[in-house]
Amino acid sequence: MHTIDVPEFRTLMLGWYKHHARILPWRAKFGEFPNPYHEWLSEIMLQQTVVKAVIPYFHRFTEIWPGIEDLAAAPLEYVMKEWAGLGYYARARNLHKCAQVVTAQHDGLFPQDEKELKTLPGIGPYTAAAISAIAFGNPAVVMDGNVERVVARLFAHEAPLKEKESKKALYAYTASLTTPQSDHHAEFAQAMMELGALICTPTSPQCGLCPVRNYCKSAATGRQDQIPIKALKTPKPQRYGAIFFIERKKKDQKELLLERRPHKGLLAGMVGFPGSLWEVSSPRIEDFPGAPIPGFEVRHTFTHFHLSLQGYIVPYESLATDLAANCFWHNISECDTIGLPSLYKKAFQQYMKYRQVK
DNA sequence: AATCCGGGGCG
DNA sequence: CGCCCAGGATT
Repeated sequence: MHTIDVPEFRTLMLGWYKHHARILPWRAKFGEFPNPYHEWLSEIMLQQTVVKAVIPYFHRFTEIWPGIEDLAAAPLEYVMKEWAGLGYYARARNLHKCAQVVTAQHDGLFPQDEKELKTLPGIGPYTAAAISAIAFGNPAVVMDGNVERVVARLFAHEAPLKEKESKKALYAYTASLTTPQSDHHAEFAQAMMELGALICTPTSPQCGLCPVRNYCKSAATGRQDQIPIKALKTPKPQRYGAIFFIERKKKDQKELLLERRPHKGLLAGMVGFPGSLWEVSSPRIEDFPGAPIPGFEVRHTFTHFHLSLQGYIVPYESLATDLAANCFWHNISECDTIGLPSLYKKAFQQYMKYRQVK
């Protein structure tokens, strides 16, 4: 490990952070105490998710559920509905579960200890350290994707980030900067992440604006664009399927059939439209009861595959099968507010458009 | 250690 | 469009 004047490094980072930190709804203003509930909620929402996407959700959640006890008392379906569109829906289940555990077993107060935090649902190594440092000012070693990149460049760590050895090395580097005897641990942890988000970006880092450029081994040799080394990505397979818009007249209104998805797997527990399985080749039209006419194509990309769905409009009268138990009718004008994940929201919009034209 | 989980912004 | 990004749970 090479030599960094840690007190000097921290002073530079804290000075930069004080002037350049973004004002965010969950961030404590200067001189104010952080709200652990807000801090936790934002950290869960920010997992694998960009700040801009989180802001409206954070406002909505804190408006509906001002305290953790309120969230704990809410029905899970309501939480899932409000989470719809944010993705990684297991986070919403864990969020709700965590709120219940903290309310019931910790008197509504988050534990300050990293190890204890890590036992809570949805809280892993990163989030435990972040809450301990940011909400409670502890010298926890906070390492997210941003910090990994920052220290990899600072110390010119050449090995690909995926390796376990890399994680350990980067953790040691971060720990070497997280000296317990210093102060402002909450601000320092956020400063490291903020630097990664604003200056030390994945592509085209703004080294000219970096407060600690003089400490950066990568910038010294002009290698900041080569570090960290990215692992090669596996190609995404294509999958195909069918999606059904099953219509029923209800007085002078029209209704669509929706289904609650199983509580495990993709889009677990979310509401969607019925359809076929998604497989490597397209399902055959004649396999469907009533042999509907295909209407339009819905494309969507998930983390690990591309999906192409054929949209079918099906009059309920022509349906030759019984409805599954997890299906229910819903007024067509209220489908956009029921809390659909993005795939189904997109599919519904295309359905509405296609229906108007037709 | 490897795999499964979404979604949106940007070039 | 394709490409890129970012943690936790599960097995």
